[in-house]
Amino acid sequence: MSRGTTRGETYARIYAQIRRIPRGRVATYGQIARLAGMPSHARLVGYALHALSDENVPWQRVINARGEVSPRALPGAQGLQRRLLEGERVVFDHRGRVDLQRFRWRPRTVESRTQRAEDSSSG
DNA sequence: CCGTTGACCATAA
DNA sequence: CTTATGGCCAACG
Repeated sequence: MSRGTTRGETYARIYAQIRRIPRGRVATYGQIARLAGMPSHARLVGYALHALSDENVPWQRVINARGEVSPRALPGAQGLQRRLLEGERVVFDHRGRVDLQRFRWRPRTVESRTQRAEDSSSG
């Protein structure tokens, strides 16, 4: 045990977060990494998804920080991902981008309560 | 144990 | 908008 990680534990951890993404929402690689407790390891999320096979993971809901479906080696994979998302009511621009402000998954966190919405709003 | 591969992100110029 | 750079880890042969 050179490392405290069991084989596949890290990936499983990432998959677990992706499974939390509700239908019709998307998350970024960095976001998943953060939720999995590995900030700055956005790439690792991509690696985990690359290694994905028969897991019951909604991989299509993970896109890059630009709101685009990340380019992949396999042709057609991007189109597939897009179609799967559109099937969930996710809308793409004419540029092939998703409005993250609108479709980004925002898990409720006890720490994130309040924040904005406090100020502004004349009411 | 080493080298290679791989679906990223933020910042600077 | 593009180009370049630093960050950083797991799985496989």
